[in-house]
Amino acid sequence: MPLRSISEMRREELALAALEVFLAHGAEGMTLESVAAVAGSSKGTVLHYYHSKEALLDRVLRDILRVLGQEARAAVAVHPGARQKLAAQIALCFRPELFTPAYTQAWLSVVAKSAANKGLERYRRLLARRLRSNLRAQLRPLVGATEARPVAESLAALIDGLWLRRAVDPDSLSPDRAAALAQTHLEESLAFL
Amino acid sequence: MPLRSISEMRREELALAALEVFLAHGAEGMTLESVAAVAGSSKGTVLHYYHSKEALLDRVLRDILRVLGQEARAAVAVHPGARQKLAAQIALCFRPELFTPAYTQAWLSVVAKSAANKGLERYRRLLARRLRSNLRAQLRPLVGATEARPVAESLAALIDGLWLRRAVDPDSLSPDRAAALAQTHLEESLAFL
DNA sequence: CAAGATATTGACTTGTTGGTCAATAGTCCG
DNA sequence: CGGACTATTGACCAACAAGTCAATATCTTG
Repeated sequence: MPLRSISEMRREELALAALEVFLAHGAEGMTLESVAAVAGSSKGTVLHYYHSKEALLDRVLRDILRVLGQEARAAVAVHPGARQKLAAQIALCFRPELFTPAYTQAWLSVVAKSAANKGLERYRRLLARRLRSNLRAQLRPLVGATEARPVAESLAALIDGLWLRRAVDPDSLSPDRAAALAQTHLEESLAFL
Repeated sequence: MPLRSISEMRREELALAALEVFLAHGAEGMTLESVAAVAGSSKGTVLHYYHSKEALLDRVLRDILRVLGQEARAAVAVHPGARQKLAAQIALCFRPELFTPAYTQAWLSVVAKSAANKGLERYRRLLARRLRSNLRAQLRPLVGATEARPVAESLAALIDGLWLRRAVDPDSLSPDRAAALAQTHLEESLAFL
């Protein structure tokens, strides 16, 4: 079925255009018109391939989360000890390709809109849970089960706060500086026990 | 001029209704219609007293910031040493009347929309600057000028992250627990130097 | 080639929101 | 009382965005 394949390619193209618009303008700014414009198409065509804006946004978020998950597994797998895995996990959050105004602002738009949108809420929760449980898993061998939870929560909240600041005032916080603040917090938490 | 006073009272009423809607539904959800409904009035009347939605939101945010500023000064003034002032500053951020779903969600809506709105951006910046500079001022005598900055930034980011989590998943984080996490972070930072 | 399936488009509808405006009602003071 | 000022309202408009749909174009395949 060659038609199937052609239509699949079109879907990919549109998903790529949607990703671009999403990163540039957030979940709300991603209008069907603007996606169509970027794809060199029309709103009607976009809706031909994705039966609703929600479906399109779903595709975009699913793609992002999939890639992020791959990178997280890869980054953690390389390092041997729990302490190094933890550092890698944190470093991933502040990689210069990820800790950008585009990504952090898009993330913030999802977080803010998630209260009013079941679909967005699902992705927000998924991302948050994934980060916290990864941190906790690597922390357990280092600080024990009872201490792993509060430390992971504190660290996750700090990371969120740094992402928020990057979204809102990008020039005031470089990836390096943000990563250093997070790593320092981890060190202090570990040293304190 | 009795009319002057009557119209002033009406403005107050409308501002109060706007505050209520703002806390319930955020900056975006605060539509002129809903404010009018709460005030038992009509959209036309709202626009008679505030020439635009922006002006009304401005009033609401100004009121909130004014009260917050008063409480901050009062809370800090009571305590003698820098360490206690610092603790009071943090405690204020997590007071049960303030660290509510309503306030945190409204705050989040302002933060998220501030990228696209000059007026909101001003208030967001004001609030963030105030918190950071207060923290830094109390930290300086404790850790020195060079260390005060990173510690204050880390603490401010953590507080933002906790506010965000409370906004997005209120049941998973009580005021007490959030305050404890923040105080612990401060203690660890101070102990580490 | 021809028929049927698929792709694409743009006009249209619907719903929401901020804002304008003229008409009406009410109030104050000379 | 009556004129001037103020308050209030609802109808109306413009802008925007999602989604529908029928018409048209294109393509695949027997």
